Amino acid sequence: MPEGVEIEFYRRAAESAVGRTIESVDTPDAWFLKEGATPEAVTAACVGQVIVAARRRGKLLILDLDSGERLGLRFGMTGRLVVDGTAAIAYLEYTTKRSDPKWIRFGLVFNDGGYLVINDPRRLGGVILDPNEDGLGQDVFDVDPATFRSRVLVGDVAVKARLLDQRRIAGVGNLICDETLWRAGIDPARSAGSLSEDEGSKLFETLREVLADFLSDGGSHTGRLHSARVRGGRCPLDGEPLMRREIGGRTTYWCVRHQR
DNA sequence: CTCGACTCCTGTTAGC
DNA sequence: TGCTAACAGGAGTCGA
Repeated sequence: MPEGVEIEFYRRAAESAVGRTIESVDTPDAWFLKEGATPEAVTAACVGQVIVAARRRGKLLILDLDSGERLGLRFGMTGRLVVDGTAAIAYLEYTTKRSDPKWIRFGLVFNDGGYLVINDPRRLGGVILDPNEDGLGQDVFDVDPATFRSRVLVGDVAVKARLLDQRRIAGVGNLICDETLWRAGIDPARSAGSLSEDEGSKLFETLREVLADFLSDGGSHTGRLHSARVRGGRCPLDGEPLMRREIGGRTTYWCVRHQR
């Protein structure tokens, strides 16, 4: 599913829209517009505008318009970005590989004939006019050790739930989270504030490493744990049957032998 | 403010 | 063969 890494790929694809003028807006699914936005309002805000930047904060992709208004794009679990006919990423976990035109939820048409489209079978994504970016924590690609420690490694909540909390740091999804905890050897159910100095540093460094690997390998499904994240899966490190339980509201796989 | 439980969405798949 | 129920997870809401 799209996590911070995938949205970064989407952002890079959206950079090709920078400098282009929006001629029209396609809103086949008004439900996909969030936080009170209407087809009329989004159309009025976009038509005639030049996209001046494509930014990302966590899993939110932001298109800045030259009017100063901003278009926020969310992709939920199954949303894909298509720019000028080319999908921003080829593979997305947990969704169909097909691409059906009826799943197009939103589109921008440029005056040069090109276009930018969100295709989202399960409709968990959305488009927001002038989204609130301040509710999101520091982006996971930029987060510094001190912020990580003060925002994530605190309290009695499971460290997994902390990592997934977008208000604390933004961009970690379920697969990045499980892979990081697995590589760092930390039990996802441990309370976030219980990690030692060394464990906290290890977790931070491992997160950076996982992000770099996923970026270079093509997405959050490329982890070493990933193929074992199934019922009956075994730890790729030591062969121990993996535990499977919901933590932080998400299905979690981990190894009780080396994650402590 | 914090935090867990619940809800939304629908294509796919396991099982009867 | 055809049906149903379970499953996937990002994110918002609600009540304690």
